[in-house]
Amino acid sequence: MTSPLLTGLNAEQRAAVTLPRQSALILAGAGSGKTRVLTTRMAWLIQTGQVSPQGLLAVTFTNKAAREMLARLSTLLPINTRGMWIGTFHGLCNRLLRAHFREARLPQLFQILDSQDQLSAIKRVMRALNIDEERHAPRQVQQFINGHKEEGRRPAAIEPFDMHSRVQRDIYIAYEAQCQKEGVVDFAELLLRSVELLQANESIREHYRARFPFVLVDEFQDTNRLQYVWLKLLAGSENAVFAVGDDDQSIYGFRGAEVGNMRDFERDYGLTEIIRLEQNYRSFGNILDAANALIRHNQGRLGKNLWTTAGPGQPIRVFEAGSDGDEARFVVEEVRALLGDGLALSEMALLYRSNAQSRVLEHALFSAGIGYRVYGGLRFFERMEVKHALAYLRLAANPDDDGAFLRVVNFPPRGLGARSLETLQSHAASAGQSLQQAARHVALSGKAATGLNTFLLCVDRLRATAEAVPLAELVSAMLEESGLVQHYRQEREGADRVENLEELVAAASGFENDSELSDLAAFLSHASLEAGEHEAAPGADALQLMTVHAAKGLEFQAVFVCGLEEGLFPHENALSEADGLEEERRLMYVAITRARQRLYLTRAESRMLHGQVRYGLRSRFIDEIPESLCRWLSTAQPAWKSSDRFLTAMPKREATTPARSEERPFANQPFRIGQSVSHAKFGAGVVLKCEGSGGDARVQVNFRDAGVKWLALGFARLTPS
DNA sequence: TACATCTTTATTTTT
DNA sequence: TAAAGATGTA
Repeated sequence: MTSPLLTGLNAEQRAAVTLPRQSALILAGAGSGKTRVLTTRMAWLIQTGQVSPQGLLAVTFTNKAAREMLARLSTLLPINTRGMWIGTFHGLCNRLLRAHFREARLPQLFQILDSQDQLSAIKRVMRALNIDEERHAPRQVQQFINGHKEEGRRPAAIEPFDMHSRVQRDIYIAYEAQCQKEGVVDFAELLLRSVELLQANESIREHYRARFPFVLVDEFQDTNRLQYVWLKLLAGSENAVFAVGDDDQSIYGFRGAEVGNMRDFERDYGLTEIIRLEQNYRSFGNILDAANALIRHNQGRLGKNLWTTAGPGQPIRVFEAGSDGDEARFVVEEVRALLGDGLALSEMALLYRSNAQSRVLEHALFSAGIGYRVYGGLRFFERMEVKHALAYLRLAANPDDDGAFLRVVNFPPRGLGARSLETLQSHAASAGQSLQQAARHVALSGKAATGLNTFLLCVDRLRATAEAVPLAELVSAMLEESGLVQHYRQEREGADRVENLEELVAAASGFENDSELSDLAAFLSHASLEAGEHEAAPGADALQLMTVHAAKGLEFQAVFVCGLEEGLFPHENALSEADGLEEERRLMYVAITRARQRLYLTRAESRMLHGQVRYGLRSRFIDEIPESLCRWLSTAQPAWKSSDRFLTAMPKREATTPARSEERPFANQPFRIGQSVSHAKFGAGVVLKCEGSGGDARVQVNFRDAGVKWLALGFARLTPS
């Protein structure tokens, strides 16, 4: 008798779901039913009595993924998922550290710094140490600190190799001390503290190992070193780790993700086999063939080939536009055509490598009256006014939080200038107190400015209110007491901000606290750990615009991948990084595999970038896709045929055929700007500039591999390509 | 403190 | 180009 849980699963999925109690690596291709396998596995383990819901630990990277897992699990089984350990690495670490705050040497109400908060904390440390921000960019320092933390290194374990790294290490030391004193932890610290807690404390470690016989990990290819160490501490040899991932979709290496963890996992847990989920339920064959062909250019893969029973479907449409504007207009035309075919706007996506590309696309869409939605940008809890409001709440919860103090002590303005804060800071430093303590000291002596007194009274009232009323009421009171709402009401463009502040009250009243903490403390954790949706404006049917990174995990009926030019995608910066090109290729792989029915690949011969026109070569990624899967559409035809230019299938060669003579600076010159050329030594390139004529003619060429060079046409053997 | 003007810089960013 | 950050002026 088979469980209804297993119906509809293919053989590999079923094998994965019903694995006995052992560690396993599931290599899950794009669109292969990864989440289904993960959630069904959990349901299966519970239903077959192998574990109780409390004995499962499932970890994801995003809150969204965690929520989805939870939601799908409860549709599979009628269980109460409350209290289950399903969450993000950071969320679960937060839980762990709250439960063992003493052993972790943290105050019970420690606050969590998001990246913004961390950066300003680092700047504060640097100012205190009198370190020049010109010589040591705070952002670099932030990367230095996070990089080391993610490798599990405290300052003592760092060997400085020059002055620069020595200074950075010193900042790291002072930053740690400051965080400890203020009772705050950054994202990486959540992980590192948890790891150290588990390492140092055998009884705690054994407690969790006994509690969670089954550990499941989503998007395993995105784990960094520290997260893997964390996993190994929670799951010893007796525990069964079910890790699901896809090395071909590893696109966060630049943030410290370590694909090598997959190989290490195989070795460390003595895995004998990998289960591959290769049947794809999302895309038509041509799209999958393109993805497979592309990714085969990468070395050292675990190896995987996507297939489908859906048939080949439509060819992949490739379009080479003259300019970024033309590219955008082509997209508009095609979107209109797809709308005519009955596709909803929200079923179509425009993907690009970098956010700056959205501008031209948006402009064209706006002119055409096509509704669109851009992902990215600030999220709810990252907005300035919301951060200000949260700072008041943080001060009510934790009087030592100097970051919060500095953020709002003079906001709304209370006449406290830089000099009064400076004296306050030196008072605090010499007395070893927090700013709030020092401020109270000054206030008691009667020498404080009225603004400071007002502020301290406000914080006092908030602290008292926090104990007495429900969270939403506290937030509402805070908005009034602090003067934030009043301040933004007066401001000319403050209406949105007021609205966001009111939204914060709504968020507080809808907040469900499933922790042991007070509502306020839990809400503050929530605000740091879950910054909210990226620019959520749901409801309306709109075309989806986002970076390829943001598209990971999503799918659309039609996908446009725009800006497929050398230097942009693959990005030029990536070429100089170790594994950079391969990561770019994986990114392209992710982009392609988002499409269900229709895939468009577009590029522009010229593009406005940093205020300058740039000429890029066609991306190598286009060339890595077999021509037999593609249909080339081209604009590079005589103008009189332009009425049907989008419908004409063109062979590849003709697509780049140059061009009208008026584009040439000199009529007798053999090369024009933007033309693709090849050179015996330097290889493929594109013409940037033409100068002179006849025997003196020179051209500047941007070579794919050799960079920008001037060539004298009298000598150089340059041929059109 | 607020506003204007200048300089600088420009991938991607789950938490 | 155009946005953010730093510096200068009323």
